[in-house]
Amino acid sequence: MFDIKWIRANAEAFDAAISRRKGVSVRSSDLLAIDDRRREIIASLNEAQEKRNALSKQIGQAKAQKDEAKAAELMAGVAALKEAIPQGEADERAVELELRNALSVLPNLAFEDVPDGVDEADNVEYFGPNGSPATAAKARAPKPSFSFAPKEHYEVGVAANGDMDFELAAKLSGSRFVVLKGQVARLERALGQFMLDLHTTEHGYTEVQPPLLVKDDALFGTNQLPKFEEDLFATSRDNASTNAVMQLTQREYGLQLVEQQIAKLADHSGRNAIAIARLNRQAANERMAIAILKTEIDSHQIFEGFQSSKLYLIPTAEVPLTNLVRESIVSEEALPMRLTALTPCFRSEAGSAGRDTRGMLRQHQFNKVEMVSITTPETSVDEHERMLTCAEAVLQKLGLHYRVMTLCTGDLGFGAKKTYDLEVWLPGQDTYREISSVSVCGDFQARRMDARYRPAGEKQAPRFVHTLNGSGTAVGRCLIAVLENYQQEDGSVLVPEVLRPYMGGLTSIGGR
RNA sequence: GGAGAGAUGGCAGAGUGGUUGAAUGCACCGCACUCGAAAUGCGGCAUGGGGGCAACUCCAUCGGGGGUUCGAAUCCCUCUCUCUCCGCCA
Repeated sequence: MFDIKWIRANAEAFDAAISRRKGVSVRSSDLLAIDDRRREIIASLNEAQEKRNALSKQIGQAKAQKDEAKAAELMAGVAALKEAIPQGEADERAVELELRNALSVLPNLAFEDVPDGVDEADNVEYFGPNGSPATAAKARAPKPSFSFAPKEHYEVGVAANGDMDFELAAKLSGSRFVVLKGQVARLERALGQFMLDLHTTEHGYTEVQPPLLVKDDALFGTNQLPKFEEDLFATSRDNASTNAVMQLTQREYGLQLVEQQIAKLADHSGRNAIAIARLNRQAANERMAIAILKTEIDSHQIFEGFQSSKLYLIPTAEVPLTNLVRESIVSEEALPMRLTALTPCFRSEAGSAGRDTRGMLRQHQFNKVEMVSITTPETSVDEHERMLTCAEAVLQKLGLHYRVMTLCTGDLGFGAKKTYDLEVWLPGQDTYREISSVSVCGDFQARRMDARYRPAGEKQAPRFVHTLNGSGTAVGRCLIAVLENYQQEDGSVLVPEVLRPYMGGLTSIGGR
């Protein structure tokens, strides 16, 4: 979310930067026109309020002096404002909402060093601030070589034997779910525990167990709302409210059926008179019930209650972790605040029908270890590099080959100023696939959440914090990577060294 | 689920219709005293927004929203959250 004052002061820079973002046609002049109207409305409202306050004060003084005549005269004088002020307040609310709506759908501005481009094909490989292909190759595991044709993860013996069961999951939940069992389930758990332990003990992150269901406000803070609601799973906790809305649709459908029945019987009227009378009574009852429900809903309370009781399943722990500082002012000493969590993530994957349908690459539910940093504006860029190395450490310790890409402007996420993707090598697919994404958002989310910090030392006004988030890493996809990279010809899978303590010392799973 | 109590500045805590943006204490910052510190004294100390080059000034905000009133922290309605008791429960 942008600061309209900043846009006003930097209109040209804003236009130049926002035009780099894909599919955005808004320019500063559109927004400043709304803001001009807003300021006019505020100015005239303030004037009216000032007048009212002054007169009210005089009324108070007159009453104190028992001068009722003068008080009555003054009260008549203020009567004219009785309409202007509520109207002005309503206008102010409306125009402020208009401005907020216009601003809230604008994506963040990319840093200047983010490459221009239209899609992922224009992403640029990155080797660290002072890195090169040579230094990267030294730190990372090489691409593994196989004496046989490596299989995709779901074909590897240990998974194909039923311990990774998509058909079973489909019975319970439909497509894009999986049931893991036995040693595959344990390996997935081991990966999550390993990552969490690594970040908490070596990287200075604080472990958090956040709520998995969150309100719309939280999702607005981290940019999922209002633009990306179709990617989320939603639920509701308030039966009284949802019932009214759901009952209404049910009863309307019921009424429709009854009316169809009546129409049908009416064709051969005569002998159906009794049945029709009965159906008419039924229809009348339905209409009555519908009218009552509509009154309840129209009274607004129910519908608003329905809205506010709606809870969303988190698509990533970024949402609850980042929102931990929402609507608060933290002291500078508390920064950088580094938070991590291992949570399930839920994504509806709307619009990705047909993509990655085989295997567990793209699921409605998966586990992920997330890292979030809350920093000062001065340190967020360095923190971004640091967070990248924390994510890389996971893959390095697991001995997985990967590359790092700087996302181009066309591939950059809504709230990010710059993003690095970690792409792990999948020999079964013979390609690199995203396993982590590390983004710096500047104060974009902080404005949406109203999250600030108080600078240390001299008394200064609070400033917005900067936020960063990154996966460290997606556990489900990491499981895929381990299965594909450590597979053996006999269908067993070697357990990477660092996971063995979490696997009861096992060096291999799925062997005979 | 039932009954009751409550929500005020960084914290504690006054304040039931009139110059209260809000007493007092603590914390914090500046100055004085001191070799330094403590103690003490004096002063300062909310957030957002409008106007102004600036000094400054105006408006809004006492959990959120709505209402009564010339005027609301204070009265009414409503929502949310917290606490106490009862019931149910992993």
